[in-house]
Amino acid sequence: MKDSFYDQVFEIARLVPKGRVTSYGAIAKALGAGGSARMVGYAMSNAGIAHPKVPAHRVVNSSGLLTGKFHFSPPELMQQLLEQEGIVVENDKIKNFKTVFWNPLEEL
DNA sequence: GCAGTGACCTGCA
DNA sequence: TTGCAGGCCACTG
Repeated sequence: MKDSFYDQVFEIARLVPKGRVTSYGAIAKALGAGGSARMVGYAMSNAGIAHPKVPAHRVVNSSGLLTGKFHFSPPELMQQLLEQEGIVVENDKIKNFKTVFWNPLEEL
């Protein structure tokens, strides 16, 4: 399962610097998937069993909303990790999302 | 091999 | 401006 689409998504997610976040659509475009952002989210479902572990908490939707926070255990862990990295989270969504947003296309 | 599912995004009313 | 619906691709049963 190393050359799978999952590994590609994990690779981008792991490239996200500390204190920064990215969106599913951005990763999808970085992989050339385009509008297949759903696949990115689906791949993240395996982030919990991925090794090394993937900072899925740095990946949010295009609105900066922590949509996948309920997939964490506990769900509040996602916000905790984001705040721990200096990211401001308000109402399960990133406050200065555009400020902490990290574009993989610019790094790649 | 077929069908369903999924942590989304974009467009239109 | 807000809300709803459709579409996209890959993996599992």
